[in-house]
Amino acid sequence: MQYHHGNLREQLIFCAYDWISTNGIESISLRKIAKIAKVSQTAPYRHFNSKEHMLAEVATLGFEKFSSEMNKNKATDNPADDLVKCGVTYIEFGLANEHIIDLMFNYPMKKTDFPELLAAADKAFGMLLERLHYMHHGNVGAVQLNSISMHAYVHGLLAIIQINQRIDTSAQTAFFKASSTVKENLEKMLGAFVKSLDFS
Amino acid sequence: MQYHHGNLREQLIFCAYDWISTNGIESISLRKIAKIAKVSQTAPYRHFNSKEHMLAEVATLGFEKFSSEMNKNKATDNPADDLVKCGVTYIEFGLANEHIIDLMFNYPMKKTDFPELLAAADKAFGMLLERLHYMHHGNVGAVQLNSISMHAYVHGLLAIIQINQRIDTSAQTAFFKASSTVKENLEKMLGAFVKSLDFS
DNA sequence: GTCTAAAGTTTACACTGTCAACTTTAAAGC
DNA sequence: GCTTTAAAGTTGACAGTGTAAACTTTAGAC
Repeated sequence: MQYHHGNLREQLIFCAYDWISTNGIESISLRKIAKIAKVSQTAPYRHFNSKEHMLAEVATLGFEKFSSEMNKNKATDNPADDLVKCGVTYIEFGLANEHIIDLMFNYPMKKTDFPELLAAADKAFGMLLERLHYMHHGNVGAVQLNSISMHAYVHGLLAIIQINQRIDTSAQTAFFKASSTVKENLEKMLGAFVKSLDFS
Repeated sequence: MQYHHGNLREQLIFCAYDWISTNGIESISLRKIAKIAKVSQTAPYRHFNSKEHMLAEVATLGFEKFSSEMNKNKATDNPADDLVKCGVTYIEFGLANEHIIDLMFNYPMKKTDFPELLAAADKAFGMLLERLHYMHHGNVGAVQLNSISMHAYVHGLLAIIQINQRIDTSAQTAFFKASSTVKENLEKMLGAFVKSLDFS
């Protein structure tokens, strides 16, 4: 089915993933990725319609790894604790993969053009939704509102931590400098937040 | 002091601001901005060391407008209400200026290279910090932690709303569809959040 | 063993940021 | 008022980018 390269398509996705992981999205180019995969500059066009299509696949891969981390958190009989753990996982994944998270959430692409990206993203939030459902005894309105609320808080914490890390002159940052205590602080903050969620 | 153009420097910043406002950051180029300002492609280099330096000025302008919106919220004797109002202002500004907010918070630039950008950003959070200080009777630790927490929640809500708007197939989005009720919902969510902040 | 279509290459184009070498002109010093 | 000079603007060039068109190679179906 293929001849020269084995399967160039996957190879390119992996190369791009690696490049972005270490160098960030803004410095990527199709030509560099093609060169790394030892292939001509236009070879990627046999597998992707455009750069954006390739990046969508990389983002999908990101969501798959993200999901797999998230779903390592198994449900216990304490849904509040489970939610805190999900939140910590989310933020830890983000801190360990800042450029990939950046691609996943901040890179402007018409996500509706890439349904498999959306599917991969949805899988990551299964646990969150299930636990909220359990907590709120199936009250759909509460689940909906609190899933947004929880996602927003966690996503925001990750964003603010990253922004502060990049600046590090700000007074706030001292708080996060001792990275050994970051997790502890996060658990405290998320615990208080989850406790405040409306149990109707 | 100048000859041809009046003051090209400001003109370029305004042109770039407008362009980004309507078209987003990813589609900007120095050459387009120069053309719009009716000037040769390299003229901007008499005023900015690089594209990034120009964008930093645009971001600074963004923070100034943002600050000015934020500081329209005057302190009352109810600091919790004031915080909610700040949060709503933050999110409304973000929704009305999505591309500029994107530049301000998501565009990767070495912010420490642009101290006036940092200064403009800090001004926007004066109100938030002052109100938290008042609420916590000067407990510096609580102020610090809760300023991060509050900023994270507000920033995250904005981000999640925007992500959902761009997808709009998600179940969550229905919640935000009726934009007339967005503000009401936000006030509810922020109100509950502020109430949960630790008063030590 | 031939045919075909998938997978890869070469060449080309318009666009980008930015550098070097130039021209123009506002205003300071005599 | 004339000269000088440095700030502000121009032209031309270079390497890098996404991507389209036309070409070549080769694995596998008949």
